[in-house]
Amino acid sequence: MARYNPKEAEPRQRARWAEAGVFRTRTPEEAGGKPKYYVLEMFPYPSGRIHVGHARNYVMGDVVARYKRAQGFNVLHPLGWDAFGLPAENAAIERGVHPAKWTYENIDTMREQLKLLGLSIDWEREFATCDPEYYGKQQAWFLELYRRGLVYQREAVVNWDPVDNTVLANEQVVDGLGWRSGAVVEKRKLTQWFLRITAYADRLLEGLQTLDRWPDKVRLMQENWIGKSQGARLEFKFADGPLAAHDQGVEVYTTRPDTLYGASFIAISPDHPLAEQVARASAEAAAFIEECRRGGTSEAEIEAGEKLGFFTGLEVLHPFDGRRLPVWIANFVLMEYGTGAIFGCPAHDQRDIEFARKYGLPVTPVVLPPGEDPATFDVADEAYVGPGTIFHSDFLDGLGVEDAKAAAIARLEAEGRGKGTTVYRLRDWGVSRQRYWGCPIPIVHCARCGPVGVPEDQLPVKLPEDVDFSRPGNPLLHHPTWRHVNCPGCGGPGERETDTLDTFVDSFWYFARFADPTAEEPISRAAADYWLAVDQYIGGVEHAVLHLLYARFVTRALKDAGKLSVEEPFAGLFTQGMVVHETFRRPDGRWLEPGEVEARGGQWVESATGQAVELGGVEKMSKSKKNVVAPESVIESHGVDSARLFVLSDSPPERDVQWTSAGLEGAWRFVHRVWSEFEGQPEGAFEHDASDEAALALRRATHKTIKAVTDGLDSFRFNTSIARLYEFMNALKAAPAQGASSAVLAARVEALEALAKLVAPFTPHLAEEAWTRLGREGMLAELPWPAYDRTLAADDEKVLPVQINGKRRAEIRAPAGAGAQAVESIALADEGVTRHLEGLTVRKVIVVPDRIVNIVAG
RNA sequence: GCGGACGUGGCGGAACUGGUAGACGCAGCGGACUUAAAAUCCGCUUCCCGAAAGGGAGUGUGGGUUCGAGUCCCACCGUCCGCACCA
Repeated sequence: MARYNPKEAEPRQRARWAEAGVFRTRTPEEAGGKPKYYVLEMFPYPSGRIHVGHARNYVMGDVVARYKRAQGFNVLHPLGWDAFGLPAENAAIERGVHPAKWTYENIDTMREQLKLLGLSIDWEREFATCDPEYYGKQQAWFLELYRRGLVYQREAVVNWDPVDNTVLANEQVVDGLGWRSGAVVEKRKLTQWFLRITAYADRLLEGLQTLDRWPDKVRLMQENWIGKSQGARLEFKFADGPLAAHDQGVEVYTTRPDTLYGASFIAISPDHPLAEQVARASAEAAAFIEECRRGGTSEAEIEAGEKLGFFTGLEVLHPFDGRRLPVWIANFVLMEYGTGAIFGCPAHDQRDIEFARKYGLPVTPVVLPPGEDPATFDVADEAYVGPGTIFHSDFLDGLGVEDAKAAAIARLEAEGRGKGTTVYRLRDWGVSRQRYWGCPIPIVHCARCGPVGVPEDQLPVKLPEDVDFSRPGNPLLHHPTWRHVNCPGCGGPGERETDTLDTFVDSFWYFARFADPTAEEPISRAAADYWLAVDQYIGGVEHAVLHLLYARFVTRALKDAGKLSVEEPFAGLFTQGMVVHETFRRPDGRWLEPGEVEARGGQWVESATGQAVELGGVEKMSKSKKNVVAPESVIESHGVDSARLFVLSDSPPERDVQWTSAGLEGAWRFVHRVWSEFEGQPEGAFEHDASDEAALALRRATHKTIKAVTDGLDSFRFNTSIARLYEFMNALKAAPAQGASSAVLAARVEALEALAKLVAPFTPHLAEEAWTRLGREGMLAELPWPAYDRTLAADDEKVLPVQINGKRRAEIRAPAGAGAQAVESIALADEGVTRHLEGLTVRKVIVVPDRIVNIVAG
């Protein structure tokens, strides 16, 4: 018997699909009345080559796309390239290759690799974000948001990466280190461009409620990220001095206005304007602020969490009782949140009590926990943050915490000293980057007109190609001519903005561009109205906040600008797990590739030397640990269908899967078993016969499998769908074949047709080969999904376990749907049951129809 | 510290809304085929006692609810993820 030969079959099937153009997206007109379905995987960064870890993401999308197409949807399944970014520039610096050349060559390589996976992608819609055609459209909508006040410029303290020579967003700083370079991040003040996402904080929060096909985890992460909190702003006036004479004060934000009478100090951020003012007069204060800025973000320091303060010598007055409170500069107060100033209530805030104990400030409890005696209750080193009754607080005495908050706010508002407000943790995103390989910000700076947007007819603002990477810093700034242009406003001398957009911006809208990647406007309204929202978006959970939140923001902003109709870009989201793999390390610390080691006598050794190697742990595939597996090598040995099947079968899709050659072998065995099952099919017409038991059993297995696989695909449980297919194969092999009755042969043909169609989303090449082998015309890629017969998918007889006092003692057979009475009599008559009931009295019989019988006896 | 998820055989993992725990795969063991090996095919495989029939235990630990708990409730232990001095 011939072996299945994927090396020969797989390219043949891909050629058939390409020739027939089955994966070209159909226009709404061509699609007739078919409903649309948009499947999208987060697009790749063209870093060089793909490995099987990348492949899992695209294979999952492909399974969905093929399944939905078979179900009669008009499917859009495109792919593009997130092509701007630092690695291209680093390659330019290190190897002297132009970023564009490096990027497009990588794209060519990776496109060919991806095509080997047999993905049902419409390659006609492919684009790269570094195509001027794409980023020019991005500049157009960027200017639209600028006109609408959602893009603005301001001076800001930024995170400066001294190795990559660029600004990083807070989100790109991990434990005080640059997320790419790993360098210690410094603070610098620069004029930056920002996206005003904070204007949409509330709408983004509310919108989460509508995303019922998103993982709860991701919605929760976004909710926390937006960080809405209710509280009050209020002002503490200076007690004396020149500031008091000008009726000045310190504005603070609090979520606990109920504890105002417990206030014992005011703390301001080292970055607060008042702190800077104090520092101008006091070298000591200046030194303290300097110390705060230097320290800060490293994990160890925050863990230690030492509270540091500096008394400014200033005092303010309590708004209600007029007490004098000292103003301190404190290292734990953040300028970016609230007003950059707080009032300290040590008894009811843990940070405040640590601060108060350290500097000897008073501690006055004002919230009495339930059951405590007001005369004796006190706080030691642990603040009380629970519920209780307000005391020591004049007009608030006796109120609960929530009522006291409302009463305090009401009085502040009545006296014009403050007001209730909502504060968000979410901050605007700084999008300026001092790099070459990114989308130029389409602004010209003019001494007379200020920043002016480049007129639409002059877009795109293209990157110059002749750039010099031999100097550190931004090549656009060093370019001899590029930035010198006339002001579009007054015609006078102007200068281009030399910052480029953070590459995250490129991915904020690409899904909308796919609706019509050649449209004149950035987003074709008609095409987007048809295709958006994305029905199923698939990608890694690492994008749970940044990319997914900003894409939601930009979608809303563009909707408000009349460019789109949808509010939410991604109706369904699935966050898939990675492919992890064992790592191997020599005693000298050098990592070894999987191909360089082998198991000998239960011990891993380096093949070349026979030297023992250590296992370095199962980790995400990465070049640095050399545990990547190239798709080509797998395709060469087992074919791509085996690889697709394995990465989907061995773990649930949302969890990581460990790549093992044994697992791949298992998948390959299945591929081969399926193929050989289609060998030598009997010719002729056969008829179903319900009285033929063997035939009926096979038909039941077929229809049950169709149902189970369909349900699994609908709920993203690919691993269980595949398990059911394995089971079905076992049943099929066990069923009679040679010399069987006409009814069995009819059931067999039905089973094989279903099998070919059911495996098609997972192992599409194999499925087409099988279909042809069965003597069928056409391609499965164009054929409908199989339907199941409800009656055949359900059993007509059930096997029910019988428990006696909760222990399983026997099994009985009963017709499906039999009533409790009938089942009870069958059970009580069963010999296996009566044997265990000897000497006992039946007290109670519980029958769950079609499920279980439990007899309580004693 | 705050928020969340999860603990099931040697391993990856199944188990619908509380109803036969361990589907399916991997590894392992036994057998067939073969001069032999690979490949393939068939069988066994949670643990303990037993030749078997059968019995007992069992889903991180301890309690609880229930005729019945992997699933629900309480407490604890452990692992992973997110945020992190957010007032």
